[in-house]
Amino acid sequence: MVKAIQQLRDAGIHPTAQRVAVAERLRTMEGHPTADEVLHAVRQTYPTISRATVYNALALFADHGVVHKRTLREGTTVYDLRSEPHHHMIDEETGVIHDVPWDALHVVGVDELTDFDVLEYQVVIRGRLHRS
Amino acid sequence: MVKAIQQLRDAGIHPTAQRVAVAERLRTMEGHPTADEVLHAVRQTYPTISRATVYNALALFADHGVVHKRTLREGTTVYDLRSEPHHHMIDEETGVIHDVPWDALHVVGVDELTDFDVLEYQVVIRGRLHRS
DNA sequence: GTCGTATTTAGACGCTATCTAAACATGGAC
DNA sequence: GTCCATGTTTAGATAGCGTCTAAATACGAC
Repeated sequence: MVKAIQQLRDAGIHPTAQRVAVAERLRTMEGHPTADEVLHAVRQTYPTISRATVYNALALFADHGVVHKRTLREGTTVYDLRSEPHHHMIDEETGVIHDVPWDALHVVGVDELTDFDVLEYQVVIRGRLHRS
Repeated sequence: MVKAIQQLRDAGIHPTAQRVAVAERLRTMEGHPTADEVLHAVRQTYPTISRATVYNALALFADHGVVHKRTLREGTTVYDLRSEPHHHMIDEETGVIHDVPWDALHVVGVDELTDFDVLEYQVVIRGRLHRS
């Protein structure tokens, strides 16, 4: 609770009760939830919160770097809870998104791209997770 | 016309009039059109074609490798008309998707990923195109 | 030509996300 | 503390993209 409030303040976000509830819940979630998954999770502790508020909160968090908005799944936007850069692997069978550590891959040639300013980049892999 | 029919046959797709019309139109399109953009383009030459038919045709084409379905833009799926592999740069301001030649970047370490089978990968860059 | 299958069609439906207008809360000035 | 201006939340309406459905149509094999 205190941590979540501090996290929002540090990011320059006014910590309302609803936003704190969302931030709190995000800390306990894993993977790459959609906005609706966050909405339903938050409603377990804050049943009256509205859809628009959760969507607004997530958009605000993304603007302030608390989470990252990602276009990785078809039909819906997912929120990436990890702040450190990393790559992604999307399982073709299940659609599940897995993180790939930043250091596992190295992209050569980004600095030589002169046509545009690179703000961010990542490798997106489509594949299949090994059953092990 | 003949070329489009041949392209579909080569891919193992039964070339109906509607599918040929879609394939024909795709050959004249540039960039990364959405299904609805393809629909409206095709209707210029085939005004009675239905939405479902264009969506079905594109899904079929994607299944047979004629085009690639890509999740790069928020809220909608785009179809990639180029068959050779390449990377993508998404302009943060305009949302326009640009192709980056495969040879412009080199990803090191993909072969060493042992947790999963890699079917395909690409670098996705977010940035800003230089005005020049 | 006849039959069975594949395809197309218009419209209904579902889902994700945004917008709207009203209600509500909050922080600062006094 | 009270007042006001501003920021926030809310429920429901709305919009956009995509899929589904059932009926009509076209097609290939025989």
